[in-house]
This record gives sequence, C-alpha cells and structure tokens, in this order.
Amino acid sequence: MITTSEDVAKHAGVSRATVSQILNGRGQRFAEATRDRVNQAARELGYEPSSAGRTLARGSSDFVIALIPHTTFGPTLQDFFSRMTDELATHGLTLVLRLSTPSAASLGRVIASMKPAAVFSLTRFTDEERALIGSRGVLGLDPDSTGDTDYNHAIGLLQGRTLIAHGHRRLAFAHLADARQDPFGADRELGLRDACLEAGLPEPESIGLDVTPDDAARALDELSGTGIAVACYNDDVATALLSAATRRGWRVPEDLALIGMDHTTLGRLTLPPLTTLDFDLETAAEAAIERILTTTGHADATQHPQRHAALRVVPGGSI
Amino acid sequence: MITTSEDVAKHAGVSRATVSQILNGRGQRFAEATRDRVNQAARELGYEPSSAGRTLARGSSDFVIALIPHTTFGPTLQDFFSRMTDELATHGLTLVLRLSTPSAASLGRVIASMKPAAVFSLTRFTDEERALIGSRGVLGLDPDSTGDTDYNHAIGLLQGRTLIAHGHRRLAFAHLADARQDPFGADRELGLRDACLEAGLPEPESIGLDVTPDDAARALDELSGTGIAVACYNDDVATALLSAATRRGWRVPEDLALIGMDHTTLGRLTLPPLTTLDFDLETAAEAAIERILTTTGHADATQHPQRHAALRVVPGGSI
DNA sequence: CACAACAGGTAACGCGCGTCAACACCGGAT
DNA sequence: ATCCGGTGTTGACGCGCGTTACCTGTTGTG
Repeated sequence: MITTSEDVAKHAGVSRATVSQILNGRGQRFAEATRDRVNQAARELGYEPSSAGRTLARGSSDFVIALIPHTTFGPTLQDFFSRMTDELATHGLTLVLRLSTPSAASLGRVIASMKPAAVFSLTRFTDEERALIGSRGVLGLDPDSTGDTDYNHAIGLLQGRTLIAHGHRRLAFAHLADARQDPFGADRELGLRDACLEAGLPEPESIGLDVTPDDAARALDELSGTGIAVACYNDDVATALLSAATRRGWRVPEDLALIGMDHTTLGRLTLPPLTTLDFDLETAAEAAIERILTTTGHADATQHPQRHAALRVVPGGSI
Repeated sequence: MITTSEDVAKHAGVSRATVSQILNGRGQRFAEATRDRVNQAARELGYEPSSAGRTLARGSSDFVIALIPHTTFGPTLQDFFSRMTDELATHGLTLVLRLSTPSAASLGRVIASMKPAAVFSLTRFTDEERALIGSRGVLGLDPDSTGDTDYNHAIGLLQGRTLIAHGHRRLAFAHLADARQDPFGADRELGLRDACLEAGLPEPESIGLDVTPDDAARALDELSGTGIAVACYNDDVATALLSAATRRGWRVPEDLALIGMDHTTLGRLTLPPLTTLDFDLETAAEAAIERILTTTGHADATQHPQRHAALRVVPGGSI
C-alpha cells in the first residue's frame, strides 16, 4: 500500500537506519554502491517519507505556512506563491497556504498542531499573530523581520516621486475604506508622505473609498478640489476614481491625476489607460525564498548582494 | 514548552490513555468528575494535540487540502474558503490551500507525505490528479464526485436563458484565451449551448480572448457581425469586450449584448454597468463542507434537502 | 457467600521516522 | 599475536498519539 522506509530498506538489503541517513544527505559515510542501491530502491518503490513520522522524530515539520492577505489574490500573487511552492519543494519544504482572515486563535491551533518550519507573511503580523508564533517557538517571517526592503513603503515612495516628477504638487493617497482589504495602505501612505517631504511639499491628503460608483464619487468630494494627484492603493481604487471623475466631467489627468499599483489587466482598459506600478515578483519571491531557506537552515547563506524588489513605473495616460 | 497529552495527564492526575480517550469523544465510559478534570487541565495548559503524532497513530491526518484554481482568487473565492476553513475547524479538520498550478507530481508528494483526510477541488481533477489521489487511497472530492449541481453548467445555462429572455437570438460564449485561466469555460459553454437548444436556437458561437484592448478588439472581429449577445466567462472578459466595443463605436447592448459572471466590483463601474450573475457562496460552501464531513465520517449525513447553489442575475445595462 | 456483571481506569504496543552510540570488519603498525 | 584507526553499517531509543486488552474495585444476583 504505502511504502515506508522499512520497505525501501528490505528492497535494498540494508537496514532502515541506512536508508534514513542516505536519503537525508548524511550518505557520504556510506559506500557508493550502497547509496546507489538505496536511491534506486526508493525510486522504484515511489517512496515518499511520511511527513508525520519525520515531524515526530525531528520536532518540527517541513511545512511552511504562508498567510494569504485578505486582498485580491490575482495572477501576480498566484505566480508569487507558485514560485515559492516550487522553489521550497526542491529543498524539501512544503508550502501551504492559509487565509489570514480567520481568527488568530485558529492560526494558533494550526501552528501548535502542525509545527511548521516557518510562518511567512507578505504583510506585517498583527501583535496577536506575532505573540502566537513566538510562544510556539516557530520562526515567523514578515516584512519587519526579514530586513528586506519594505516594499510597501517603496511603493508609496515611487508613486509619489513619479507624480512629483510629472509636476504635480498637491498629492493625496486613496485607501480602500474596508480596512481588511487595505492591509498595505498605511505603509504605502507613509512612503508617499516621505516623497512629499523630500520634495518640500505639504503632507498628502488622505481619502478612503469602496470600489463602487457612489462611494468613489463621494470620495472625490473629500478632496480639496481639482488639480490633485492621487496615489491609489491599487488599480481597482484608481479605476473607481477614474470612473467617478469621468462621470462628473473631470478630465484625467488635468483635473485629477491618478497613479495605481499592480498593473492589472483591467487597468489597461480604461480611458485613459492607468499609469501604474509593476512589481517584479521574480526578485521578491527569490528574496523571500532565500530568506526562508537560510533561516530554517535548509541552505547556506549565499552572500547574494541585497537585491531590491524592482518596482517599475508602467506609463499610461492618467498622470 | 509545548504541552503534550502527557502533561495534561499528569496535571489531571490520570493516565495518558484516559486523556486521549476523553479528548476524543470516547469519554462516556469515564466518571463525569474525571472528564471535567481532564478537560479543565487541557484548557488550562492550552493543550493542542500534535498533528504528527495523531496522524502517525491513525494513519491519516486531519488535513483537508483544497486546490485553488488558477483563476483570480477574488473576494468571492476567499470568502468561500474562509468559511470552509472555519467550518471544518469546528469539526477538527484543518483546511490547507494549495495552488493547483504546480505539477501534479508535486501534488503527489504532498499527498503522500501529508496523508490528508481529503483533497477538495472546485474544478474537475485532471486525469493525472485523479490517478494520483486514488493511488494513495485518499478521498478526492471534485464536482464530478460530489453529485452536486454542476455549478458551471448552471452558470452557462442561466446566462443563456437570461439573454434569450431579453429577446436575443444569436448567442456566443467568450472564453479566456489562456486555457489555464479558463478552467470552468468548457462546462459553462455547454450550459449556454443547452440554453440555445431548449429555445430552438442555433448553437452559440465561441470566441476566446486575453483581457487586453488589442486582443478584445481582435475577438470582436471573430464574431459574425453585430447584434450578438455574448455570455462571458467572467466580468473581466465582459469588461474587455465592453471596452473594445465602445472604442469602435458599437452601442451596448444594441450592437453587442454582454452578460458577465461574478458580480465584481469593477463590473459596476463600466458604462453601462454590466449585467452579470452572482453566486451564492454561502450555500455552495455549506454543501461542500457537509459533503466533506459526511464522507470523511466527521459528521452524520444530515438529510438536508439537496440545496442548489443560488445563482442570481444582477441587472445592469449591458443586455 | 460465591460469582457474575460492570464501571472506571491503565499498561503496553505500534504508527514511520531521525539519530547516534556501538559494533563488525579489515588492513597496517607494533 | 595485539593494538589501532578507519570505514560501513546497524540496533535501539524516543518523538506524541490512538487503541485495546486487561486490571481493579464495586455493585448486584442467586
């Protein structure tokens, strides 16, 4: 039925201990012939070590839990996690996704029962989450702990600098009104604020909206008139504002400039097409992966020069 | 550090065997006082059984793997899985998400090592996946195996009936060109076809497009002229076609009628707003959950009348 | 009073694995 | 003949848990 290391051992004519060591990289000590026999046997039998047994013996599992932010999980993020899945798999780690919405208590149960090698999140852990993770002695990786670039701050900063470079002097940041949908908003707004600061401009205004015609219209009223350039939480927000502006006869970008984030396909369909930011997932994923591997001791800390996630401005007609 | 059942036993002044039985529902045999002491101790110590130990002892784990289709994972699906997570948790099952993109071999490894109680998918398993799941003796649940309504067929059917009820006689189905992004397309088109059949109309045309201005324009050329009503794979596709039609001066819905699917927020921003379908996740999730629970023997088959997932037409101005 | 019946509880095993001290073997040095 | 240092290999333990046969009183029954 299910093949165990015992089966492999018998099939290769060695002991289970031998199998275990050879299959776990501690095989230098064995004769090459033995190694080959064992590897061959494992392959023939389609042996796959039981995660449970291994976890029990080692005290922690090969699972890495990734928390999915409560935000649209588009192709971008999918590719990101897809890449992480594959990459971690080659190092014997299994990536497993969990929605971050359910209560932290639920996360606690999962961590306690699953004993993951690490918990990874693209967004900052809440205090509750952090406490939970720490109390179980599990490795937690979030933007704060990675020492990586704070992507979200960088996003706001680049949005700001881009708008300013285009001559805009009055800036605003547009959040999603629903805080759960807006996990990155605060950090991005800080980035925008810093862009204003370094250019000697006043602090940006701040608005929040739902992605509906009515609420976008209401949000426009919150702005101090026309001639403002808005850095949007994402392309959806930008699209909503664009649509509302068009409806009330404001010209974009003359009366209202908009810069989005995410480079969504739908953002290319508007008139004018959105100017937005694109995020180089390749780089970001690699950084995250390396970070996980080295911290869990699954790979050496290859001294790669610190790579910054590449943010790219995608030109459109909205600024 | 980590509390084991041994700790609980000591704390309650009983043996580990007693703890195990009481905490697993086989506690009728014990004195009420003992039960209380054990439960109390478990609570005080924040005991959470080790998934690994339990898996090893029982032969299969408490994990349920849900395969995430390679499609936009929007709020709709998120809520769906969020609900499943919570609901299954109350029955001691842990929902774990996996992207379905990585190779089937990868899925095989995960199944073999993780020994999940079930593998759940909203889309049909590929033959490869099905074989893999079967060979490991794991319970696989996909639309085929559930005997539930085939949601996707129902979607195409309702799109078709709605268009026909509005007087449209020439129908088409618009796929996403990228097959990986179009996992439900084939079934939905079949539903549309059946709608045509029952109304005595000719078979619908079929087009495919990427969600870009250029490709949407190209797709319009594939249609046999104006006056066609298109059932779209989702609101994004509908939006792309709407945008392309507007650009070339076609009036919607007079020259081109469009019905989407998903009731996305962005679909409400177009001019005219999209007519689309909304999917009652509540019902669907409950059905899926119940199915998992009964099949894995975690709950009795409450004889609920077969509930059909409610599909609702969301009126707009595009048909 | 002997014996069955039963409620309440436990010791002991095995699940599959990683780990290491210990062992067998062998050629060479003493 | 004895010792020694490798080189390969394995036996045995424990990880945390579920399960079951078994044990110990206590209460009924004839």
